[in-house]
Amino acid sequence: MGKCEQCIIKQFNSLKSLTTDELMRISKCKTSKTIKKGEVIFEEGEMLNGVYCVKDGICKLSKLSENGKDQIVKMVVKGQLLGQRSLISDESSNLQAVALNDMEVCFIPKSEIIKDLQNNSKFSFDVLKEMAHDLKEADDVIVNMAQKHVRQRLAETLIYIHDTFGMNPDGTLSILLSREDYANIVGTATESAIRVLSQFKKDGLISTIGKHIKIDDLPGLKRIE
Amino acid sequence: MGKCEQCIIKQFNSLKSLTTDELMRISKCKTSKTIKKGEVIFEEGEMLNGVYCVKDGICKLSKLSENGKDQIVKMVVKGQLLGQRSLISDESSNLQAVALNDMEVCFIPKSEIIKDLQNNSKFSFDVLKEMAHDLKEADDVIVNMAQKHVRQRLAETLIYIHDTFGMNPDGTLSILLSREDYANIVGTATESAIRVLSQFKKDGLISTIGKHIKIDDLPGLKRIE
DNA sequence: TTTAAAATATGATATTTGTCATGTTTTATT
DNA sequence: AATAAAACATGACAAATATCATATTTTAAA
Repeated sequence: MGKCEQCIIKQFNSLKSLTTDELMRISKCKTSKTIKKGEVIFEEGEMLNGVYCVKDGICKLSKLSENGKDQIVKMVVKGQLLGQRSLISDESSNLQAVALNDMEVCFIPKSEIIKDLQNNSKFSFDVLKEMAHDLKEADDVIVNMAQKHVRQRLAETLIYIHDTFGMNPDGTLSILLSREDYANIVGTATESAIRVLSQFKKDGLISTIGKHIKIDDLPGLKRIE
Repeated sequence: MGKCEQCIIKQFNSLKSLTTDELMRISKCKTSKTIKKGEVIFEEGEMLNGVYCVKDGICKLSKLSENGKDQIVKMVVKGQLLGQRSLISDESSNLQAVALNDMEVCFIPKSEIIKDLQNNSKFSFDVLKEMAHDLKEADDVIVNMAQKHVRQRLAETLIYIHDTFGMNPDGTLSILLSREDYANIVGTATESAIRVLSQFKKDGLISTIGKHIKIDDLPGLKRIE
């Protein structure tokens, strides 16, 4: 099993602020896991007893609404941590995590992380910064949900995925989502998401290769109102 | 001027985790301010050089959408801190803060707070917990915005204000908001908010005394779909 | 490879919400 | 108290979105 202190993934998250000693300690008690596409990593309401460090793959974090629809709140990719929030607030998770493709993660037990949060103020300040950033992003999402139309939100989602997670060699978005996933990100009916994507296609803004989406006219997408 | 170490307000926020010495140091450099109703505390995009501890009154935090509408993201009341986020992320504020009634606040300079965040891990862990909670709340708001109707969101807003901020002696909600404010919380047009409130009144769910709203049928409001 | 199931697509229609117009009431100001 | 301005209210209509029905295509499984 790999050693945390030598792992390059930690560069991308707050674990980089831990000392070599701390990393070595964590390395000893962490476990590696492979998670298959579609598999549930944790359920809404489940008590997490640790954090996941994503070494490869992507997952979605969603919350079930009272109307039975799933709202995707965030996507977590390679390099990021998963489950800090519930760990810190010491409450059960308010979100469900599902793998969008095959993933490799390391699981670090709660007690180890809490220990470091309480003793290493550089580390906890780093986590704090990440959370502050997440909160800012959440504000933006709230405003978008409240004030923008479905086609704007969908256009922005495509742009976000493009800018944040990049493209495959053929120019398609590196993350493959179903139409239902898009609907659940944007907060609309699946049919509505499909309709809007079809319209984008007709307008030459995007094209599709199988289920993969390619952005053909980024400035055009940005102009959508 | 009052002394932080003797101030009871701090019981309600993470400042309670500071030591007496730290509080005495902060006490020396803090300044008290009175803010009139309607006054802007800080603007969107403004760099904050400190945190506000709200001793009395209420303010709204909002963000201007591209369509020109203001979205209210959060309300901050007596006992809470204002501006931690921007301070921690060291970025300009993404929100505007406006007083909803006359306020009394203490302003604590950035350097002092940062010093304690970096040295007192109990304090920073406490702030971390608060942020984790805020993030959880933000998730809920996102889901509500995306999946619920205006009348549901408005009903829930009334219930939230009732449960969180309480009532006046006459049974009306202790926080007085304009119809436009309600619209900006719910993310709808002012006319729509007015219409829904009128309907609630017709249905006997609420009544109004002047501009004040009184909840007459809480279970009924909770049943709104 | 065939078949069943799931995902995608599109039409028709109903519901929700926004916008514009206009009137009334309340509040603030002189 | 008179006046202006702001807030509240409501109607009429348009736009956005949801829902239901029904194809078609793609994917998975036997």
